[in-house]
Amino acid sequence: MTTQREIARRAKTSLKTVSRVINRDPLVNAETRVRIEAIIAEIGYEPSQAARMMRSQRSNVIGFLADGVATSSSSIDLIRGAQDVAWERGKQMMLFNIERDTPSAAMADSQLAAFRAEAIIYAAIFHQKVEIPSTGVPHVLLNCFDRSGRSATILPDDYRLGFDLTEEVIRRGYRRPLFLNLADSVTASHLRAQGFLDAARTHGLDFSTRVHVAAAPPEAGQVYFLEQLLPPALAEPARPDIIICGQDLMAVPLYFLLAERGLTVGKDLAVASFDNLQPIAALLRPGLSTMELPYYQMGRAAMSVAIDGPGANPIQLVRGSFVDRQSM
Amino acid sequence: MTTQREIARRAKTSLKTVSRVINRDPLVNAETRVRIEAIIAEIGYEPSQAARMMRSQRSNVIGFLADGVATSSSSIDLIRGAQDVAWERGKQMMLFNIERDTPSAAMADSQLAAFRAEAIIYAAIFHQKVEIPSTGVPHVLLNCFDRSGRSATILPDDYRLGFDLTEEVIRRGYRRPLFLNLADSVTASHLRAQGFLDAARTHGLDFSTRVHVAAAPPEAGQVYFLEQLLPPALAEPARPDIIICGQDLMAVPLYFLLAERGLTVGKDLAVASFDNLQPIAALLRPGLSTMELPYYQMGRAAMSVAIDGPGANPIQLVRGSFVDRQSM
DNA sequence: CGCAACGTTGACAACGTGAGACAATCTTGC
DNA sequence: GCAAGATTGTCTCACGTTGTCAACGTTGCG
Repeated sequence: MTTQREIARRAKTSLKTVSRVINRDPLVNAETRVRIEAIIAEIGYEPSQAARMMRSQRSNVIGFLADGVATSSSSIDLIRGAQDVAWERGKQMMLFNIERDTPSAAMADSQLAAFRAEAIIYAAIFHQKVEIPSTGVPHVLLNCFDRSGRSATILPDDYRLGFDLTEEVIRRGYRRPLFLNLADSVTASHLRAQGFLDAARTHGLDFSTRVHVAAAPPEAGQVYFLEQLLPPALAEPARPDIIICGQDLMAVPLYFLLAERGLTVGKDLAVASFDNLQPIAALLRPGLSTMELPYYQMGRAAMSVAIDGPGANPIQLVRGSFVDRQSM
Repeated sequence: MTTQREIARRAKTSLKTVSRVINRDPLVNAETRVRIEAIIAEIGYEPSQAARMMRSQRSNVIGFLADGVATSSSSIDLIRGAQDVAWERGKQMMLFNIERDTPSAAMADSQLAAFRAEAIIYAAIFHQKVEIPSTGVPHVLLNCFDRSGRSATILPDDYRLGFDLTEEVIRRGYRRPLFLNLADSVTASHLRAQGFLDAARTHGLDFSTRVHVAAAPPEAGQVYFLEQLLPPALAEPARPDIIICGQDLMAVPLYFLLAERGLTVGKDLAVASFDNLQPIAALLRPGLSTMELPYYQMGRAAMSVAIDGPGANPIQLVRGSFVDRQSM
């Protein structure tokens, strides 16, 4: 591999001058600089990160641990956001797909230690509580939080997500929602349900009987209890006028179940949801109206915090926005 | 950061002995080794990769460029497979999500150059042709191929995918398939269609009028021409008895369209497809019977080739398998 | 002319690791 | 008591880069 020594030899100059050119030191004659830059471009030289790390005692490496990203388009946006900021700031982002409590997590940790990572972003696939081993490396928790509450944390504001969607639902005149929530063990479930109830109360409505758990815990895969919950609800005299799904995936079997019963989504019955999961939400007919989180921005925020440290408030809550399609 | 010198100080031994322990030199007393290893474990020391790279003149880094992974569960398996092999072989895999011909690709390339990557795996999201700049670093093409045909390449055997699925279709007695293929510009389309036709011919059947392009090019997103193609086909006297989708995503609008027409998938009309896209294929009702590719194994194979170099045959074709659900 | 000031360049050391050469020390067996 | 072997230690170098500091050549001023 070529080194600065080789460049110096070709440019008939010293090692140090080459180094100065590479590091944009202004103390270099313009002519010399041009000559050396031409040679660098010609042979496609890149300074060795390994040597730079050695010399500077800084790795400029930020780790990104993506826990259980499978089947999630949102995590890609988290990663893209973080990656973009890392590049803008001249950092190296090292990305690992891991699964918690498996060897993959341990391997990633030791690799990041070996590279002397300056910070680690830990991204979970859904809003949840995690245990962060207290190493010397600062962690940024993305889409998850730990017991201590001391780590920098970036979380979706699931309470507001539920609140805002419910406000929209009420604003459009729906009064008999049925909220098919995710499993109890999922943190987002509680928060959204709370937002759902509070939004109703704000408008003088009581939705407290209208929340049901309709999904198995995420460990079980995509298991929904629609067959048990829906038929009785639809048989009631005051049939729900809108069904709110805990996540967009749930809308898929829901759409089929409603179709079987001859109910047209968006006409006989509205459907709303959470996630804006690509490409499903847009692919359903009618398109699924759903709450979207700014995952790209969350990824950017996480990397910024990883580089600069948390500000005064270590926990950032992120608002979502409503994506209006035809299901509601 | 701790160094081997610090370990030596604590263990009241010399730097050299610590080095021997870490590098598994047998010339070390078992007792000493245990003592030093205990200290290493206690303070969580990891040898500095930067220094190792410097010293050994080997980076042990393999790059993985994932081009356009968004919304694809299959790419996660490619990555997992490659990652696992890298770990088994003591290599560092550096993963970048890029988009071809954008700054992200250039940034990833220069980072890999800076780390002196020993090989680069280039993974595309669907079977396609790419241009690999001829640098000094060996490339492994995963799910794509280049003009020269000289790079090591791991490709799905889309011809066999089409052939095998069609054989299964024929074996089950279907004789009026309608193949709603992907866009012409997608390499897999041609190959699968060829397999489809050849399988039919093998059984003395002629399906040459039964292939139609039903999707816009992938750049356009998920755009399907079902509304234009299906109604006339369904109105024919000899209505298709099975519809083969170019990809599982296409089955989503297809299911809805058939439901609208009162046709029950799996009873009135069968559906088959390609991809086994998670979680959609399993979530549809009835579950979608579809051809699956061993993405995890393909990722493993790519990393093996990246580390060991290609064998005699640089191009590996990978067979898929049929996942039987209830749609057919 | 002598000297200081300045712009430019170069010599050198150090970062952490690993390896070779070889010496020093301790243990064991005879 | 001595040789042989096992174990540990000392010393040195190299990897590529960059900060410190010194040296160089040129210019301008007194």
